[in-house]
Amino acid sequence: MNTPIEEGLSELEAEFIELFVRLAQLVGQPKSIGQIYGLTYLTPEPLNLEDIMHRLEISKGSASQGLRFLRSAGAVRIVSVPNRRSDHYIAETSLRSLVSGFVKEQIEPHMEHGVERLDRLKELAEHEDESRKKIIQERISRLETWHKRGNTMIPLLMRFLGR
Amino acid sequence: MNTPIEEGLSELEAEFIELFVRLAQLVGQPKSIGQIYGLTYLTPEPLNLEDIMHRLEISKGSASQGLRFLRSAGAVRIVSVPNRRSDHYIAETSLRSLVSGFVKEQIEPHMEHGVERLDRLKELAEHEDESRKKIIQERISRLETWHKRGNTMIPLLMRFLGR
DNA sequence: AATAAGGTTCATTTTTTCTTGAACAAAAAC
DNA sequence: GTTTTTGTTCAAGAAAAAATGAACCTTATT
Repeated sequence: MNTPIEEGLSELEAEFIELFVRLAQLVGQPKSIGQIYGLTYLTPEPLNLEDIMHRLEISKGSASQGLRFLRSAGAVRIVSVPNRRSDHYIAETSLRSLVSGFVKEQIEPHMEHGVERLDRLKELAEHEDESRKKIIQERISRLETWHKRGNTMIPLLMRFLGR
Repeated sequence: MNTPIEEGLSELEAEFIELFVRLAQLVGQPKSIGQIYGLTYLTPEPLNLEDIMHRLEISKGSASQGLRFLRSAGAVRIVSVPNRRSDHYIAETSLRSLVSGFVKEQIEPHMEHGVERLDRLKELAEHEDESRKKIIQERISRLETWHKRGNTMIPLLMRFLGR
C-alpha cells in the first residue's frame, strides 16, 4: 500500500475534465480518453492506473485502453516513481505534441490510404462511357488537389505550432 | 413525372461515394452525410431529394436531414431547374467552402464556448488552497495559450486555402 | 515454486448515435 | 376548397461505439 489518492473530484477538477472531454469528442475520441488526459493534465503528481480508475470511477479496462491510446499518441508519458512498481503517467502538455500525435495516428493513415483509393478511381474511370469520362476525370482530379493541399498543410501547421 | 434517374450505383460511383463516407467519418459526421455529398459531387446534373433517396437507398428523413446539414455548412447549393418544382442540389466542390463551412459550424461554436469555460475555471481556481492555486493557475493559462493558438490558426488555414 | 501485483484482452452489456417511416405542414395545381 | 406534390419533424427501432469486468498473462516478491 502507498499514499492514497483522494477519491471523487472537486468542482474545479470536474469542470476542468469536462472541458477535455469536449475536446476529445471534437476530435472524435471517446469520453474516457478526454477524462484520463484531463486528469493527468491538471494533476501535478504522476498517476498510475489505479489512481485513474478510482478518481474517475471508470473501469480498469477503460483506463488501460485509454492510457494505451494516449501513450501511442504521445499525449502522456510514463515516468518512474521511486518505490512504486506500477507505471505512472504524466501529461504531455505542449499543444504541438498533441497535434503531432493526433496527425500521426489519425490523419496520416487516411492520407496514405487516400492515394490508393484515388488510383483505383482513376482506373475505374477509364472504363467509363466516353460521354461521362471527361467530367468524371475532372472530378477526380479535383479530389487529388484536395489531397495534395492536405498534405502540404500538415507541415505548415506543425511549423506554426513551433518546435 | 420527369426524366427518371438510374437506380443503383455503378462500381465507380460506389467507390467514389465510399471515399466521401470515410471523409465524413473522419470529421465526425454520419455516413449518410458523406453519401449524399459524394453523390452530388460526382453527378454533373442537379439532384433532388427523391433522386438522392432512390440512388443511395436511404430514407426520406435521412436525405432531408442530410441535405439540411450540407446546405447549412455550405457544402451543397440549391439550383433551380426549369419545369421542376422540387429543390435541386449541386455540390460546392471547392475545398475552401467545405472547410470554411465546417469551421463555422463545428469549430467556432466550441471556440466561443471555450472562453466562458476558461473564465469559469479561473473563477474556481481562486477558491483553491494556496498550495495548489499556483500550479492550477499555471495549467489554466497553458490552456488559454492553446485556445489563442487555435484562434489565430483558423485565418491562416483559410488564407492557405485561397480566396 | 507459489503467491501477489500490475496490466492487458476481449466477450458481453450499456450507452450513444443514426436511420427509418409515418404523421404533419406548406405550397402549388386542379 | 380539395387534391397533389414536396419537404420537415420526431418517436421508435436499428446499428455502432464505448465501457465493463472477469479471465488471463507477465513479472516481481517471498
